[in-house]
Amino acid sequence: MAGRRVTLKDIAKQVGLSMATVSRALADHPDISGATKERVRAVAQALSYIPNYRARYLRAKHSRLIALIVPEMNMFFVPSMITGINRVVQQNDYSLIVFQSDNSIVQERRLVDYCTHLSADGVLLVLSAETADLQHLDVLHDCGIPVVLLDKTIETVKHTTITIDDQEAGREAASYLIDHGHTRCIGVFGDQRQRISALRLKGFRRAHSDHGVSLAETQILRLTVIDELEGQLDRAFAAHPDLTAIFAMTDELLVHTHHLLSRRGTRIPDDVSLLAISDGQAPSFLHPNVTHLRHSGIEVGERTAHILIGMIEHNSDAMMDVRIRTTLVELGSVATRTPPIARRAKR
Amino acid sequence: MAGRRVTLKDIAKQVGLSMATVSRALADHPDISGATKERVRAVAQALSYIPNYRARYLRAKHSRLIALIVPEMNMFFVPSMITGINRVVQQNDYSLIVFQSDNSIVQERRLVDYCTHLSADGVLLVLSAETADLQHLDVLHDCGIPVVLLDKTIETVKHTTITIDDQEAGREAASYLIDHGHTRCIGVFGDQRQRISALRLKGFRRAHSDHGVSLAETQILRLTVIDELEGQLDRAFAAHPDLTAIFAMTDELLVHTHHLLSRRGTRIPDDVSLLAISDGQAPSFLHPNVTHLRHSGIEVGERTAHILIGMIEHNSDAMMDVRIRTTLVELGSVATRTPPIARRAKR
DNA sequence: ATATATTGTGCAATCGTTTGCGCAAGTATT
DNA sequence: AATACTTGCGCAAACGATTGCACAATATAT
Repeated sequence: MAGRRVTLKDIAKQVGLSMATVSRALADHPDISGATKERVRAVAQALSYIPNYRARYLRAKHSRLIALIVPEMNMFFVPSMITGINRVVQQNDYSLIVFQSDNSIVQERRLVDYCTHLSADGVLLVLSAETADLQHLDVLHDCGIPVVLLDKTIETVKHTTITIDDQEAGREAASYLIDHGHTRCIGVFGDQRQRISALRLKGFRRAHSDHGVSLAETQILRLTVIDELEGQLDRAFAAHPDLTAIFAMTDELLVHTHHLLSRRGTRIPDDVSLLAISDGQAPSFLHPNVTHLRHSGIEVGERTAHILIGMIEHNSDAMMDVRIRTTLVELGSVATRTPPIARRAKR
Repeated sequence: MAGRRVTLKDIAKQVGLSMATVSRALADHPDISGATKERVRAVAQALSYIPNYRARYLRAKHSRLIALIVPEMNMFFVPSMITGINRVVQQNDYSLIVFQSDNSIVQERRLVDYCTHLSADGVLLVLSAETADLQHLDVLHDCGIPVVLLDKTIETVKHTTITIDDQEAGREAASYLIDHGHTRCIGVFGDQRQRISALRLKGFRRAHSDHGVSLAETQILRLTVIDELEGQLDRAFAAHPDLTAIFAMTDELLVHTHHLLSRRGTRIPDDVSLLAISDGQAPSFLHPNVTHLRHSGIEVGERTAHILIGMIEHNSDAMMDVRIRTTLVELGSVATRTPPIARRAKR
């Protein structure tokens, strides 16, 4: 089937010029006369010529390919992040290649290697849960391929990273709840091997101590898989009959927490207030709408892509560490409580 | 920075052999002696040689690149579809390039053209909402690049398509509700220019007429944007005080419908039953869990990728039309009603 | 009319790999 | 000892485009 693609040579034959001239004519090179350019363009059009990018880039030493490696495609953050990345990537005439590491360091290593084979011009990397060090990225550096780590990262001094200001978001969340009179909160956190979880928890803790509010270990839920949520939540309710608010660290934790609360007949916010860190989609279709610290996946994606493309095009390897702040979006899921002592005083 | 990449020539110089021999040694060609292979491999290893795929594929006339064009990254179907596609694509040593058309035919056209420039080996296409004909795909055919249309398509006789069996799913949904005594249902459908919406509605209608149940036009909600849902739902409730069930055509419509029902204090399934077509994620975190006709995005993705790769590798352009059946998953959102007449008879 | 500048084009090398073919040794067959 | 295979390797062309340089033809200046 595939009728051989038409090449420069075909055009050259057709117009009776050399490939060099045709190439320059198509590139609108000043050396070529207007008349010739016209003829060449007409023939190229007629033959519906399509340049072979691989051949072109073989000389040019770049591929205009940017690779993105994500651990998994959850339904929350990743899609909007990809949307943002893609927007910028397409605007700058790059293409985005997407890989999934399935949260496996072995896969991640393999994919990073693969990026070198592809001659990707740059790599965007959301670390797998298993990734504990960054040695496997050295090969990229050796090849002169810039990398930007985003969202889920680990401590690094060598690589540019872009993340939500996780600790600050965790701190603000707890502060907000405490300011609204919630002195007994449950925090629902993800896998503590992930820096993102550790930082959000750290901020959550910090706010409690800053406000002089005690925080028992049993108020902190650490999930490695979502299925543990129900059991842990039940235990927390049992251990803390006085709890008035729950904080969910991510959208996924939020929707499942919300579901479990609905199931046990807990009313939001009458019985328990609910607060999350979210990109705002889930909060809008839960009832009541959930107050959250909003981060935009699209913004993260866009900024990351901009930075990577900057690194590619200016050949810079200055390392930076961008932290994106969340913004508070107040909806209906947090009630104001009069703290017990004040309440007693009133009556 | 980018220290020039090490090439075959470097290895050849190092071991004192020709590039041809080195190439063959690395490819484990039988013509090359074991000893030589060893030496070459050692040096390649030492120099951390990485083959240049662009150069290789320039000769080989393929790219091992598969392009996927989606109208947008919603949080529901698309991510799981990509997961499925990616799995198969990676297993077969292809890479997936992802593009977003933003539901614009202009963009879609541009991206399709771009696929030819990239020399993609195959294209996976979820049509934009604006796409009314498929002429812009001719260029792919001319280049011998196979295309598979999936999920959102339009009528075509020339292209292989893979879709949910939309009409059947719509039919089963209505049947299920009617069988459970719901003779006054509201159907929430998407943009009717989309074949997927039209077919699901067609099936929904068919079931009603097959069961001899009347279906007023006011029972059918057709949304072009999600914001219209609230108003239309209110009107439907007003027009049909006897309504007992709502069917949501997609996950997105489901979560928003669910939210609005919660907000107006409608209890599910006590006041109104709820049924959806879904990939099963949203139903699991809504309360109560929503009975749905399940389609697996992953399965759609995997099957599609398999078919495309088959077309690529067997150079076949036999056209087919795969329709994937949904399976009923019964959860807690549909109550059984005794139909009015029977009820009256009982009392 | 000669020297110089300008304009438009082609030659050939290059990017990094693969591969058909040829050729020189060494080995096996008569 | 001559012939016929086998083994192991290199030469060079090819993939499709780009580009430095040379060069012919024309235009301009002397």
